[in-house]
Amino acid sequence: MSHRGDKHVIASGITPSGEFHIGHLREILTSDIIKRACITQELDAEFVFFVDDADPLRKVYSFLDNSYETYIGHQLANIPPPDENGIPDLERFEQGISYAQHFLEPFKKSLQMLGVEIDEYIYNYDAYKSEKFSDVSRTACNRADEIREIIERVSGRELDANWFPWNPIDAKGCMDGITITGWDDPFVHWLDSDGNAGRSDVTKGEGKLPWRIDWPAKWAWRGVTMEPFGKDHGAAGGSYDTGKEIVRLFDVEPPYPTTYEWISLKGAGAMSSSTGVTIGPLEALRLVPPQIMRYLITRNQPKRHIDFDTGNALIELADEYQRNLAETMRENDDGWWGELSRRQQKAWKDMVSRIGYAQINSDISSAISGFAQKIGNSETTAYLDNQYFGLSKITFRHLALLAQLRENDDAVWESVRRSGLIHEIHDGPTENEVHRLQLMRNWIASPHFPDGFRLRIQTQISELAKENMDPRDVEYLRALAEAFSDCEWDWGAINNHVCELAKERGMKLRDAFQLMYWIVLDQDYGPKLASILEEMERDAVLSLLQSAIDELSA
RNA sequence: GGGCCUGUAGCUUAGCCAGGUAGAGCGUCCGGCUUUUAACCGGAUGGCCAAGGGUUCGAAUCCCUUCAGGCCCGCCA
Repeated sequence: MSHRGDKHVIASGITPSGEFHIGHLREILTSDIIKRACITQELDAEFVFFVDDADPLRKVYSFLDNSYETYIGHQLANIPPPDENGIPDLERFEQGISYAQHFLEPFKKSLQMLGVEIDEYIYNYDAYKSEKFSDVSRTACNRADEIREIIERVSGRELDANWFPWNPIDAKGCMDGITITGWDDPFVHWLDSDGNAGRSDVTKGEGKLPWRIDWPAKWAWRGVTMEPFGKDHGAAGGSYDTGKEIVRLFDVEPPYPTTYEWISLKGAGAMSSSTGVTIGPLEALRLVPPQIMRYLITRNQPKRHIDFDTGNALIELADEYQRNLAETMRENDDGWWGELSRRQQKAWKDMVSRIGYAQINSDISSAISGFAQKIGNSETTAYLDNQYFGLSKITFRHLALLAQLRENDDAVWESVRRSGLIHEIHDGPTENEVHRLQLMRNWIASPHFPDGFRLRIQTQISELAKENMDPRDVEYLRALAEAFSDCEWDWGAINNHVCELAKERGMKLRDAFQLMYWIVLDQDYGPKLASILEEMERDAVLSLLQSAIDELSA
């Protein structure tokens, strides 16, 4: 992009016709990342977000009440927001909240949480009204024949004889069913669906340009040099292809394109796409820190399809982020860098760059990506402060277990401290870690949390235990039950008995623990056994042991 | 019918634009930590780069064909 000059305008545009989802996030984050990359290259870059609230409501979506029927064809900035039942909320509308704003506001909030810095929000409806599109609109209407030729040739479809590059609104504010009857600069004359004649001044925003012209008009007006867009626009004959020719009628070069793939939702129980349930950015940010959502985008190339999965894969993604973040902090004091092959060096730099752009704070982004450039060229030691970058030794995987095991937050940190995972540099959890625990608790409480990670504490002898227990284990279990019946019910005592009694009998600890995991969790292995038992009622443990003993004695 | 994107180890993928011995992570397996086992550390396993053909001294990378998946060409953002 640097070949195209030092100043860049990166644009994104979204129609606020309904709930925003993480697919929209990809569009915005892609722009955000490009902007940051420009700045790292010392190019001047700004990010403008076009809110397409001049578009009409296309249909009554499933989340809307049928009463929205009357608003079909009306501009989104001009119709009331739905209430929680999908019914038009006239009260809020009177307070100035439109349909478009209703959906946009929460999205803006999530962008803020994600550290996306948008230099300017452009509300299309207002832009037309305030005559920002006057010149391009008149040009378009005056050169309607050329535009028609471009669209017909490039997209290969024939336009209606009455087609005209302006969608006027009728007296009721509707855009549908209007027939253009003439053009008399700057007025478009028309007949509405009831046969009423009227005219619209295209310089006053009485209507809008149709999408295929509206888009290049935005480029021309705002000087857009770069814009990522969904693969639908990017297809041959699609709106980018027509747009890049139309924009030349306005004497402007088209922006540099980047197409990105869709994000789909991987089916996980109730979250399958077939139920029509999508996950919104705010909802996702209640499960994982914002860096993880950014990392989801940065680790995948735009052209790759992403299957977003709020279960297992998200935990793995989060841990991968953490691992790589830690790797980023590596110091080049033992010459490891020089031992890497060239490919490995490049892979490492790419990885660091992806971690860099996943950061919320753009200064940290630059610091990390700058580091990626420098490594290997010079001494790079004592590079950063772990706390500052939110590094933690506690994996999400591990935190998921602790959060289930300990209802009390302090008990979680106590356990972490005992296992030495809280880093030496601080005594307690960092702010970042406290936040992560809160998110993890949200996640566990939600239907998105993967079943495979849920602890399934048994109340009676499990099938796995039945299949695998050895008759010789019964003596050990009896001894354990006896010891448990009157020992201190804490982590140390429990652990001590499990180990001591096993050693006395010459059992391998590994086998003893596995036996207990079969009985307690119906699994081959699990998290710290004593931690689980400690959280269980003593009687529950004893009764479980008894049922195992009964099974073996039978 | 026309066109675009994707297809690399069990899984997720880097590398492709500017050809030069296929890089990771997860998983799996083994070893260590002998009071642990979704933790941590070390090691290993694993790819005829979708298929076929061509160009080249040399192709995952360039060209052609085929197959598979996704998408667009319906004023629809």
